[in-house]
Amino acid sequence: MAVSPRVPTLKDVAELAGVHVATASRALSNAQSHLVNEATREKVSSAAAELGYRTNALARSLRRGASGTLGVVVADLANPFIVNLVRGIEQETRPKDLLPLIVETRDDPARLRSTVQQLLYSRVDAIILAAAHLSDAEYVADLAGQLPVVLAVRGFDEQGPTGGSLLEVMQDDLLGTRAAVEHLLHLGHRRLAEIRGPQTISSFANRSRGFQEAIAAWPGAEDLSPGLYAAQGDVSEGRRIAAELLAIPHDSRPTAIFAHNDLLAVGALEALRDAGLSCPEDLSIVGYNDAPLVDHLDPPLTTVRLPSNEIGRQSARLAIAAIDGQTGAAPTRLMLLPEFVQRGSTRSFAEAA
Amino acid sequence: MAVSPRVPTLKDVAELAGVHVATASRALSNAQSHLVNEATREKVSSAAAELGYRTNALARSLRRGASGTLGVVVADLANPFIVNLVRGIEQETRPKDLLPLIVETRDDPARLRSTVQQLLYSRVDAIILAAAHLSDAEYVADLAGQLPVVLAVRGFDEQGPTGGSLLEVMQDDLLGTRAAVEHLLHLGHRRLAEIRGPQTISSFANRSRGFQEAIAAWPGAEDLSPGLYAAQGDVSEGRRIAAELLAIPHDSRPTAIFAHNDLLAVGALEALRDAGLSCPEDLSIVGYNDAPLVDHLDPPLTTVRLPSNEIGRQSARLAIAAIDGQTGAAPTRLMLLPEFVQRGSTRSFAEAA
DNA sequence: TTGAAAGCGCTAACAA
DNA sequence: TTGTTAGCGCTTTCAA
Repeated sequence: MAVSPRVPTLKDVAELAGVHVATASRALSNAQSHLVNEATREKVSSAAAELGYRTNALARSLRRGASGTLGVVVADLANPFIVNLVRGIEQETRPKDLLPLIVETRDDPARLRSTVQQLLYSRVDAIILAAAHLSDAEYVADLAGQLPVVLAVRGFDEQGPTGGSLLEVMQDDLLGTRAAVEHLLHLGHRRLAEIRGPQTISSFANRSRGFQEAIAAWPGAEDLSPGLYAAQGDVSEGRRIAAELLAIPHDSRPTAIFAHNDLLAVGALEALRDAGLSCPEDLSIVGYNDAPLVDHLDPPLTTVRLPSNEIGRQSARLAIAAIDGQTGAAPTRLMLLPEFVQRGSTRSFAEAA
Repeated sequence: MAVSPRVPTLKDVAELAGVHVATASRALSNAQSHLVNEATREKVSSAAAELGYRTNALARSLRRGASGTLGVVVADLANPFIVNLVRGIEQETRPKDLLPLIVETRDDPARLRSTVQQLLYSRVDAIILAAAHLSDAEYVADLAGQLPVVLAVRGFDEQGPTGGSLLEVMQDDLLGTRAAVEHLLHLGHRRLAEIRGPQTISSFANRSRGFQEAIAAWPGAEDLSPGLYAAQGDVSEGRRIAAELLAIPHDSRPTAIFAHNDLLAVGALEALRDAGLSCPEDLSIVGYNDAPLVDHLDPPLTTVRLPSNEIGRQSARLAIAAIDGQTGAAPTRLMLLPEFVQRGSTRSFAEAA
């Protein structure tokens, strides 16, 4: 790196253009350049171009009292669904000159707090939180007292001290789950089980609720889920729990499994293979999320697709509206629709038997 | 959001503690708190705690002339390899109180420029660039004249006007490719082909070079690659190009394919299926990257794993060293080693025939 | 339409 | 060990 002469400031631009810094500031600002003489504005612009001037966002933010940044807290960047969410956010923030600051919690409550601190310290103008655990309700409610907070994907389900001041953009887990489970029921399956993700996360808690409700509403349907919960929503946990299920004698074993996400479903697929069984002949499996490549598995996974990009966009819109002070104008809670995706990992029970 | 009283400043803390702001500043700073009387420091700390004071990073950065942020430019957040890179970076920046600002280019040269502008405007202290195209050499060289730039994963291969001032952390594509191709050759394959990613990206250009060199060095080995290049490294392009290959009459058709990444390999798998053929019986396929779930495909994909987390860590270390002004002290170019991963998508030619 | 002046919140000489 | 002072680069009243 060559030692550069020095980064030019507005003062340099003003001097070169022969005007006061205030004038230079106005000339360069979109909102105020109309207050400036055409010719003067030209002079300033070309001076800025000549020097390679670039506004110092730090100084501008300090002076304006707004940083022009938006905190985005996600649990897991490796979750492809999250990437679409982030991109949706970015699509909305770009035209507004807002910079998303992305931090990751890895589903660790301590990291949620420390990353949020980091964002507050950076003076983000709002936060989109897609990483909440149910137990974070109080913390988040308090946070929402300090700056606008949009809860994305994961919420608190009316429980806890959420004072109604939170904005939310959710996806209907109950609906998605019902579509998946009713698909299995329509196929003739009656002995079902779910592989549950951590119940500290609203999405998984709702999927469990949706599963139970769907079973209860269907005469003759039974829930055979083991009393186990996945510690994480990953392949190895799916495998572990499915193995328990497969240990049940054939006659009373479930014929179909609803896994709370695709990785758990892939684990179930593995357990099935370990047991010398196959899908969908011996067992039907449904996942959730429609992760990349699950359509290329053997068999291609039946699953539920989330409107992740749209969740991101709507979250960003709510955040922007809140920053602009339009409290109350926008709806407080948006519920978007998931889409059931039928593929090869499910088949009718009659056929299977 | 309740209207909060006002965010407390250092002045508020100082007043409550009954000291000057400068003293409060020192007391709260790690580097200078030793200059402050134990009792005074206590007073300041508890005043800060009482008010819920949080340093304003904007003001601090402006004053210090360093933002405490590190720009991270990636091509594609959906690439799982990139997530590990980002996490590696984060592991190194966290203890240093540096905040990574992550932006995505989607492999669009215009977006590379606009996102970098965004970072410069935010006054990042350095940039880690994992999204370069070969044609960006000049632009990046110029950028490196303005602030420390670390090139990760993708470089410029000595071509172009890179004045040697750039830091680089690469992964040895030549070596990884050679391992993959020699694996195929040892299995008895002689008619090979590659499915090339966009040659404007150094990784793919090097994989192609590695492929050609490995073939050339092996007596009797032939390259049957079609004169086609994938426009993107995705499944549909892999499928398209593999279909061309499979249109060749059986006797002269390649018996093994080296795909420049896993998605291209998955596309080849699809094309094979489309043609009513199977892998590895009719064709061996190797990918690159070891993406999630490729070990669960049918067949599990033989591939090459990148040390992505380590690339991230090393990149961050170089960036931090450069920020701290340790130019020249650290090596300028690090080359890390990939790891060949043998799975089920490759088998010996004899067996196959 | 432009300039003067103040100040966002903080830190770092320098002085006491 | 603490206070004084100045100023990082910018925007925004207020006056002219």
